[in-house]
Amino acid sequence: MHADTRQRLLDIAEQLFAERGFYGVSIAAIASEVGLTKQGLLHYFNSKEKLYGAIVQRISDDFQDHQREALQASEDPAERLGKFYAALAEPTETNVQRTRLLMRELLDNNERAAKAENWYLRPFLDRLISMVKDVNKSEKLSDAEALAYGYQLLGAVNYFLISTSTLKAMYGAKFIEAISTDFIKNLNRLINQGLNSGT
Amino acid sequence: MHADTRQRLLDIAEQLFAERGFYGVSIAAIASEVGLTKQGLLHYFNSKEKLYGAIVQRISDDFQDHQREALQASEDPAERLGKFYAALAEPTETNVQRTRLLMRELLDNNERAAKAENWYLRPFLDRLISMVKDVNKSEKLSDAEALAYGYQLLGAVNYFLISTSTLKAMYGAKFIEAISTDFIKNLNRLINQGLNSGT
DNA sequence: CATGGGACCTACCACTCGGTAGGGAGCGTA
DNA sequence: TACGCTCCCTACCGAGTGGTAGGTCCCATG
Repeated sequence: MHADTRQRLLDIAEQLFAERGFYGVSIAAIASEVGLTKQGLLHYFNSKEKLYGAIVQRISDDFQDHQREALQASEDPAERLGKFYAALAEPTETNVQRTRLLMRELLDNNERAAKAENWYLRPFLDRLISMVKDVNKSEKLSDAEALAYGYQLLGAVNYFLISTSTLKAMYGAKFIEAISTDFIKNLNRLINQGLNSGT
Repeated sequence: MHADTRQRLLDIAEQLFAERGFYGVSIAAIASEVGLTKQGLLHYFNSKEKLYGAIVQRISDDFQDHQREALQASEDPAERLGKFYAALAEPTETNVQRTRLLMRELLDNNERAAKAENWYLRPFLDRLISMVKDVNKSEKLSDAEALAYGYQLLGAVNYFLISTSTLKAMYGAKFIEAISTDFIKNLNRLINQGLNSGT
């Protein structure tokens, strides 16, 4: 039982892993943040890796849920894609946090997750490919072209999301807000116009 | 003296930090890779932070050198910008490595470097802004608009660069090579056409 | 009332961490 | 010969690491 404690562990561990990375956080630190001892934590997840794995799993599940929702949100493929990226770019606290964590995961992937399966990103990207292809059916984009395009926008959005705090420290909050607006505007322009003008 | 040993320390530490992150590497591991003991390393850099700082400094110096070269490489501002991003996107081993390290630095920045100065990225981004504005002088882009645009491409390029190894494991090397080509093609199209069609 | 299991604890293990103290080998200079 | 300097070593420290062993408390079920 006590799924409540389990949830709180996941929530807090997610936050700490996102901020400091896998090696940057000790399970004792996580536990104490929740109000447990290290061994209290290990009662729920019997290793650090297991805990971390459960977090990545949860995030990837949620992401795919959102993606499925986006697929049904609109009839127009371009608008659909636009909404999808807009949702990804939304600077919610949890959204930023999760993007940070997945970015770290991508960086660490060579080592830790190479042994694991070719993971959660795969179905996400496959769906992305088909969403992009739907936008421009007349040109019959290849999978590679579609992924190249989709990944470009994905990178732009994610990179910007993890940068905002640094950029704010560098240029001030006002300036960055202006950029955020321009950023989204630009993104939509790229989707509507970039994809329909040939390769 | 023995600038040679110093260089080798920097080279190897850069590689390890890029692969595993600051907390993921011990100075003993770095030293042993070079053929020294931990204390041999500490003779050259008297703390882990100092070593790491020297690495970031070296990278940022090199990056800005390249950026200055790019500024003089061509007369046409659009072509100049295109070459600049193409150089950033080049999947050289050291280029990928350094992008990884800087990406980690960006993620960790909240904690570690917040106390430090508003660092190396600033002059880099300032120059980027002016390069973007040069491409489209007629429209007199604001700084925010220019940075939003430049950062979008920066994110796309960097994110793709750190993803290639994972993508290869997921889709196979052939497919990813095709994507790389489309990616660069797309990038140039965005620069030449995206910037000149209004905001 | 007895039993069992979930939730969580203290105590401890072997090990690694970054860093210090101090010394020795080889060198150039006086 | 004596000195100091650079380079690098062994030995060690206190703190912290992930994880195990074993126990206590409480509550639900028999």
